[in-house]
Amino acid sequence: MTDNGNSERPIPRTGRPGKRKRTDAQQDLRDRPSTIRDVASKAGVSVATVSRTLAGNYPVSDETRARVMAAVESLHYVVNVHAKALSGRVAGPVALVMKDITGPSLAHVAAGVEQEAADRGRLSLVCATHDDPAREDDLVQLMREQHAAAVLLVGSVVPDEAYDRRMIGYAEALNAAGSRLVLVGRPAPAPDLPVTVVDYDNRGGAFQATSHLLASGHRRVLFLGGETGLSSGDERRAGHRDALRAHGVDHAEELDTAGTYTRASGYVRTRDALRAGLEFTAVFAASDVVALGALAALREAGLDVPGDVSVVGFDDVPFATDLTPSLTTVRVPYEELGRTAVRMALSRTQAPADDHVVLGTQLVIRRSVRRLDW
Amino acid sequence: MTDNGNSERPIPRTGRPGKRKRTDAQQDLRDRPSTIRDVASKAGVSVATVSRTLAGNYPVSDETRARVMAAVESLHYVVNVHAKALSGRVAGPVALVMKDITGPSLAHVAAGVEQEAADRGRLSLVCATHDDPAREDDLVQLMREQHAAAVLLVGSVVPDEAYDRRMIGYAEALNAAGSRLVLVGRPAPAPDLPVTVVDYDNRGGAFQATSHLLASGHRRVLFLGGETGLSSGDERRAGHRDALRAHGVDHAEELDTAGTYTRASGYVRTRDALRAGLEFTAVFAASDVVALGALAALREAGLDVPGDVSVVGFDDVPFATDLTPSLTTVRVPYEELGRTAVRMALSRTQAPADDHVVLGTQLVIRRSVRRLDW
DNA sequence: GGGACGAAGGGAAACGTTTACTGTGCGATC
DNA sequence: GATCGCACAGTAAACGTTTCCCTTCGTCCC
Repeated sequence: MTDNGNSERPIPRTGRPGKRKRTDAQQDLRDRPSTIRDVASKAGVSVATVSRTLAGNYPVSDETRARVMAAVESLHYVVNVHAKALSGRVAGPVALVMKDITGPSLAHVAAGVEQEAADRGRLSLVCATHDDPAREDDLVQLMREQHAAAVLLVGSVVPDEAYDRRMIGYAEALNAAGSRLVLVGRPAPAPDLPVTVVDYDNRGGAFQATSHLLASGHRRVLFLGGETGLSSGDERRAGHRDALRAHGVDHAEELDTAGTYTRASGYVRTRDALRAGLEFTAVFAASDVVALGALAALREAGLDVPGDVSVVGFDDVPFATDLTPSLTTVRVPYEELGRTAVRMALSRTQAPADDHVVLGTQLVIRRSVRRLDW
Repeated sequence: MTDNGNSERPIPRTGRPGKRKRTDAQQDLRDRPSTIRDVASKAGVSVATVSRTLAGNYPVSDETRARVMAAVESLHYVVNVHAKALSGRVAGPVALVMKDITGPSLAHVAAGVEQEAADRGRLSLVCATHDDPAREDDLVQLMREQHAAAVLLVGSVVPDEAYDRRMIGYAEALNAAGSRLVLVGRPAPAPDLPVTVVDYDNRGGAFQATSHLLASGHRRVLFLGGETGLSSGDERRAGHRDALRAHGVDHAEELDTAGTYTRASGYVRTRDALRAGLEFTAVFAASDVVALGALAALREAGLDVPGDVSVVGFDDVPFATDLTPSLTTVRVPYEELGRTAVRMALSRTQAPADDHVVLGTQLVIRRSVRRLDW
C-alpha cells in the first residue's frame, strides 16, 4: 500500500470487490471510460473529494485540488452525465421535433432553438417526423424518457379533432414528467392546457401582402394559397380575404386556389390559370417556394415580372432577395420564433397556466411588384 | 391489501425505507415522474418483473403482464434513460457539430445524419460552433460526457497545425471513451488515427465544372474561388487549374480570385472584375451562393446569362434550379454525406484503423452555360 | 484551559434501472 | 415415486455520481 502513512483507516480501494469482466489490468485504461473512483484512487482521496473538487462548491485544500486535477488530466476523466443526472440535477435537453430539417424556414427555427438552448446551457435534440403522427407519438415518448426540459413541435398542421386529442395527451404527459410541450407555428388544441404556444401572425402578414398589391392598383390577384385545413394556409387565406374586403374588392372565386407549399404546386396552378385565360395582374403566393413556381410559369409564358404581372411571396427565405426580380414577401421571424419558444419554455416561472405569444410579421418590399397607376 | 390472496410472501413494499422528501402522498403523481417501483407496487409485483415485462426478454405470465401493463398505462410510466444507461446498455446519441445549421448544404447533411441515426435507433444532438474553436473543444468534451456514440464535425476548415493538433486530441479522447470522431467534409489530420473521414470530391467536381466551360468553347474563365487555406476552397481551386492545364489553356492570374463563400463576395468580385475591364466569357463560382452574387453583378451590368457570360456554380443548392437562368452546377451529395458518416461510424467493425471515404460529385447541366462555337 | 467553530475530508445512502442468482411450484420422465 | 427441468417470480448487486452526515484537527475567544 502506498498510503502516506498517517492513518490506520484503509485508503480508498482501487476497485470494488465486485467482479470485473476484464482480466488483464493493463486494458482498463483503454476502452472503459475512467470513473470518478479511478480519479480518486489515483489522487489518493475519496470520491467525495473528487466530486467536490470538480464541482467547486466545497472547501478543498490547494494541495488536494492539485492532486485531483492532475489525476483528472492524466486519466482524461469526464463526468458520466447519466450518473450525474441520476443523482444531482442535470439540465435536461431541449427537443426539437419537426417534419423535416432541410426547409429554409424550419432550418432557421432550428438555429434559433439551438442558439437559445446553448445560451442556457442546454443541448438540443433534433428529430424529423416526416409528417408521420405515429413517429411523433414515439418521439414525444422518447423525449419523456430523455427527461427533455421542453419538447418543441414545430410546423403547421391540420388542426382536426385527432390533432387536438394528441396534443392534449402530449401536454399532460410532458407536464406530469416536469417537462413542457411547446407548439411552434401551430394552434393550441384547447385552453387551460399546460402548453406554451409560440405562433406568428399569418393572417396579418397575408393582409399586408394583399393590401400592398391592392394599394398598388391591382384588382385581380391570383391567390396561390396553402392546403385548405392546414392552419397556416387557412390563416393566410383569411388575411388575404380580409384585405380584399377592406379594400372593397370583390372576391373572385376562381382566383382563390389551394394547394401544397411546393414549387411544383405554384408552377402548375399559375400555368393552369394562364391556360384557362384567367385575368389577373398580380399573384400572391402563400409561400416563397410557391412563388418560385409561379415565377417559372410566368416566365415560361413570356410574361415579365413585375412588368406584366406582380408577385408577392410569404416567408422571406434567404434566396428571395436573389431572385429575378427580387421578391417582395412577408418576413416571418423564424429564428426569433425558435429562440422565443425555448426562452418561454425554460424561463417559465411557476405559472402553471398556458401561455401564448404571437410574433409579428412584416412586409418586405422589393422589386416584384409594380404600381399599376403609373 | 388487495393481494389476490394466493401467497403468504409479503408483497413488494410500496416505497423504500429511506426518507421521502414529499410528505403528502397525493402529490406524488403530480410532479415527480413515476418510477419502476411505483409500477411494481401498483401491479403487486417486484421491480424485476416489471423490468422484464417491459423488456420482453424473459417469460412472464399473461396475467402478470396484463397487470403490469395496466399499471404502466395508468401511471404514464416511461423508463428513465439515465438509470437505464447506467445499468444496461443504451445506444448513445450521435452528435453533430457544425458551424451553423441554416446553410442549405449543412442542413442537408444534418437531415442525412438525423435520418440515418433515427433508422439505427439513435437520437441526434445538434450543436453550432459559429466557427469558434473553443466552443468546439467544449462540445467535444460535452459529447464525451453524454456518451455520444459518434461525434461528427462537419464543414470545411483551414487545415493548419493547430487544427491537426486539435483533431488528434479529439480523436484520441473520443476513442478512449469508446466513441468515434468523424470528420465530414474536412481533411484527416494525420494517418493511423482512430478517426473516420467522409469527404467529397471537391477537386474532381471543380475539374468537371471548368472542363465543361472549356469544352463549350470558353477560354477566359473568371474563377471566384473560396478562401485560400480553406480545405474545400483550395481543392476546388486545384480542380479548376487541373482542368485549365488539361485543356491547354493558360492560367491567367488576374482571373483567379479568392474570397469568402458569400453572396456579397461573389457580387463584389464580379463587379470589380467588370469595372477593371477584365475580359472573360464565363464565371466559375466555387459555391452557388457566390454564383448568386455573380449573377446579380452581371445583371446589373446589363449582361445576359448565358447570352453574354456563362456561369457555373458548386453545391447544387435547392434554389439553383429556380434561378434565372437555372444554374449549371456541381452536385454534392450532402445528405448522403451525412448518412454515410453515421453509417460508417456506427457499423464500424472492430477494425481499429482509420477509414476514409470520398463521395463523388457530379456536374448538373442546366441553362447558365452557352456553347461559344454556336 | 475548554468549548465553539470552521476547514477539510471520508463513509455511505440515494438516484432508477437491469440482471445474475435464488428459489418455488409443477408437469414430465424414468 | 423420486428427480429433472422449466416457467415464473423475487432479492440484491452493480452502474457512477452527489450530498448528507460524521469525524478530525487546528484556532480563536472568553
